[in-house]
Amino acid sequence: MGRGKVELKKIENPTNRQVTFSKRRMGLLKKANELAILCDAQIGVIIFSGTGKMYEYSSPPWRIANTFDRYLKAPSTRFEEMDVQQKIIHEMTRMKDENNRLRIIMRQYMGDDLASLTLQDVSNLEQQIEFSLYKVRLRKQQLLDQHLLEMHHREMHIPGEQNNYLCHMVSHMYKLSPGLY
Amino acid sequence: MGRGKVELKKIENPTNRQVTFSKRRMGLLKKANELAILCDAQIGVIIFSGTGKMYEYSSPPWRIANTFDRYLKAPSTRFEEMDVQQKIIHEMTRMKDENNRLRIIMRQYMGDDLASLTLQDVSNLEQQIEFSLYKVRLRKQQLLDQHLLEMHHREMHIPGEQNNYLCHMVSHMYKLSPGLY
DNA sequence: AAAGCTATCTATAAATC
DNA sequence: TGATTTATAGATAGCTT
Repeated sequence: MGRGKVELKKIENPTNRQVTFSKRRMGLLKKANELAILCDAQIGVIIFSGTGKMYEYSSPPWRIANTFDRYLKAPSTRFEEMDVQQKIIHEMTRMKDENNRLRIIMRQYMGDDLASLTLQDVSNLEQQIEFSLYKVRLRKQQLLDQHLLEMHHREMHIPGEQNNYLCHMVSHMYKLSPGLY
Repeated sequence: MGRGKVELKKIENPTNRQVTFSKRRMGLLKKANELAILCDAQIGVIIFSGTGKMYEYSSPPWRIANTFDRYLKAPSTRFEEMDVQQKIIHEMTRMKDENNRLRIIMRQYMGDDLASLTLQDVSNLEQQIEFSLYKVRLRKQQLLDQHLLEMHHREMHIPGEQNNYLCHMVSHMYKLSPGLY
């Protein structure tokens, strides 16, 4: 929108970023309000700016807390039936532990917090990640092939541009992974 | 937008309402994502349709819980007013959700369950994993250097085997990463 | 209920004040 | 800096299939 296309990445210039934040924040909240009213939906939006300031919207006439309460309760178990407090404490502890465990694994998988690992561990990790990368690239190639095929079919119906689809494809790929070229 | 201006009131025709809901919901989430990325903000959006179905967005790379944590901790919310049991329920639910979320992310990070990701998502994932791999290899090299140094020092005290430590090292490295040689 | 298609309306980036 | 204007990209209402 506006005088030029904007690529989807953090705006580096702080002034521009602040101006855009202000405009788009207003736009987002307006859209949320329209959607809530037009379609009779309940909506909650929370925005924290980079500097930590909070902005929120909740569809009238409910308070935002209600929306979030529903969110918190939506995928959860019914605790009404639970009577033993001990049970709760036990379950919480278990979940907390599992959570921490997952976080640690996750961080190591992302290449952080490797200090406690032995050479053997790091090596195993490396191989696992190599395999992940292999699978992800496989999937990416599938999607690219699919995309290419679609564009090719589209081009078939637009004579005169038959030689351009590869250019489009390449430029698209470049936008997705500029670092690769 | 579209072929005619719409006044800001509930769309009475259920079919039109549903279609508009679907379109605008997507639009809203897209805008939220753009704002989060362009302006480096943390954003959470929850939408309940009139029929009670829930949709949500949280600023990348994942974890709506984070945004809501900050909301709940923000000064002067209803959280303070809740009784202890309520707080426990909230906390348990939050942990459970976070747990599920971590598992999903983990699986995607390991290159499984990629079917739901777009080309863009897969591309981002690929770059993240590449970076992880880079960090892990960096750490591995550190450990190898360290190991090498230790062996070298040891050799200094055992004359007669001075020319063998490199052979040991190479064979050790080979055992760790046979694929590399 | 799902997709695709434009004419049109809206949001907003950049320019200007 | 902040408000206002303008040109353009983007969103979408009403259709069609």
